[in-house]
Amino acid sequence: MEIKAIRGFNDILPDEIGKWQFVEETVREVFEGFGFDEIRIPILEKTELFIRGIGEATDIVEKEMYTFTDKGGSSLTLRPEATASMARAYLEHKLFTFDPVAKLYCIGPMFRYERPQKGRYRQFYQIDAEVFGVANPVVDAEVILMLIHFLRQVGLEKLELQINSLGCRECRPRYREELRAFLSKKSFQLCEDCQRRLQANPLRIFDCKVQSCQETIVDAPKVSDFICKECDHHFNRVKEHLSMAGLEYVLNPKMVRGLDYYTRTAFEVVSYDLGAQNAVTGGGRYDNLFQEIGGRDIPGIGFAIGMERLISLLPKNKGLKRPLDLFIAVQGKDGKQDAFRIAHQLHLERIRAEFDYEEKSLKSQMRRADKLNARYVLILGEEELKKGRAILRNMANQSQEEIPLQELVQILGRKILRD
RNA sequence: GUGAGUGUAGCUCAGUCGGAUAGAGCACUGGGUUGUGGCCCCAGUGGUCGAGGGUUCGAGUCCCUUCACUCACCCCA
Repeated sequence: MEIKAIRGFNDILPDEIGKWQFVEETVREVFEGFGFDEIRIPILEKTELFIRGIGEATDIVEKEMYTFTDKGGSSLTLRPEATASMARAYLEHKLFTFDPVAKLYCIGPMFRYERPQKGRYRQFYQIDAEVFGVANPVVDAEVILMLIHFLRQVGLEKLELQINSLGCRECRPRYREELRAFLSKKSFQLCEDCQRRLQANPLRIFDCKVQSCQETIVDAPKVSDFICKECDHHFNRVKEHLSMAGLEYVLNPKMVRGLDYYTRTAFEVVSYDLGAQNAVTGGGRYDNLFQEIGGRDIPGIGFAIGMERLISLLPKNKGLKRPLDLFIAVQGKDGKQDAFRIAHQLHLERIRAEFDYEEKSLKSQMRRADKLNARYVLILGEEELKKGRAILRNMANQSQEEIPLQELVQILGRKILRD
């Protein structure tokens, strides 16, 4: 039986890798321009980190983690997200002693055991950015501005930024209880799922697609009526700064985040071209996370972009496969040695050159050059070789010229640079 | 975890009411006078019909089981 990749784990093949490289390059340019530094963190962590960081009652921790016991008996987990690890690294290496403010980003695979569907895989890549050590709402706006700028840089246009405030550990529980009390009285109107949500996380009922549930919550209490003065002030300043920068947003009071650590500012960017999994990116503030994982009280804010979702939205002209610069076609057996020698010489000059390893007819070599989208073909003919010359053919306009082999590198370098 | 749909060549798909050696297009390989790509023409390679079992004289086709993929629920990036 042929061995296949495991469910929800995908290969990224050469013809799509250009898009990935393009996105990664843009991340580095944009994020570093905003003062962020890259950090690389392990793929495995102690299970405890995620249980405490993400929250015991969340779906991720309850049923989606790849957890196993290693040979030493420790419970380890493939990271389902990056924020907890980044916070751990910041605490562990006491990065705050150099500067309390840390702006960090990270790109890599995450793992969640979910049923795969469009835009949702068991191994998926995230681009993560976090700011640790700043409680000021100005940084919330700055992070969101960087995110939107980045999305525009990669070529996404039709996007909607949604923001909300989730309140803090003082006011959110109060609101949650109020909402639960309100809905309990009408629980008979709620669907089966929402009956369950009523106990687990009543805020989620806002997301329900069942008509009767939507009708029931129309006049339910809103977060905005319950958030405390400090949270309200914080949120207003975030909105002010976004407006100041000319950024449009949609207030979505129904937006809830699935990880326990989020507080206050929450945001999402959705695209209606994505199907059911329509969030390209999501994030928010998490002022309780550090304490949950046993550190000092440090505020944080950040976001995660889903790479696969982002890439599926990329315009067609981004990250195209790099064409072959030159194909070396040979005629006769003697030419093969020369092809090998010339190709190596060009490789050292970073010119993408290819030749045929088998002895094929010239016609077949030309066909291959065409298929590989070669811009030029160098034809090593027996007669020209005797004079130390070869034919250089431009595949696009079919013109060809005889050139001295010694000048090949310079001639090619000039031509390739020109277009 | 739940539901629906789909599994036939590398890809996209035909295949009638169950009938004999399983098809097409694209792709791939070679060729279409001795040294030149794309178009066209010719030929060739390639399939345990997802897997296992059953019904039948006979199964790609019908039944059961199972696996995989896709989409949706759920959840999230």
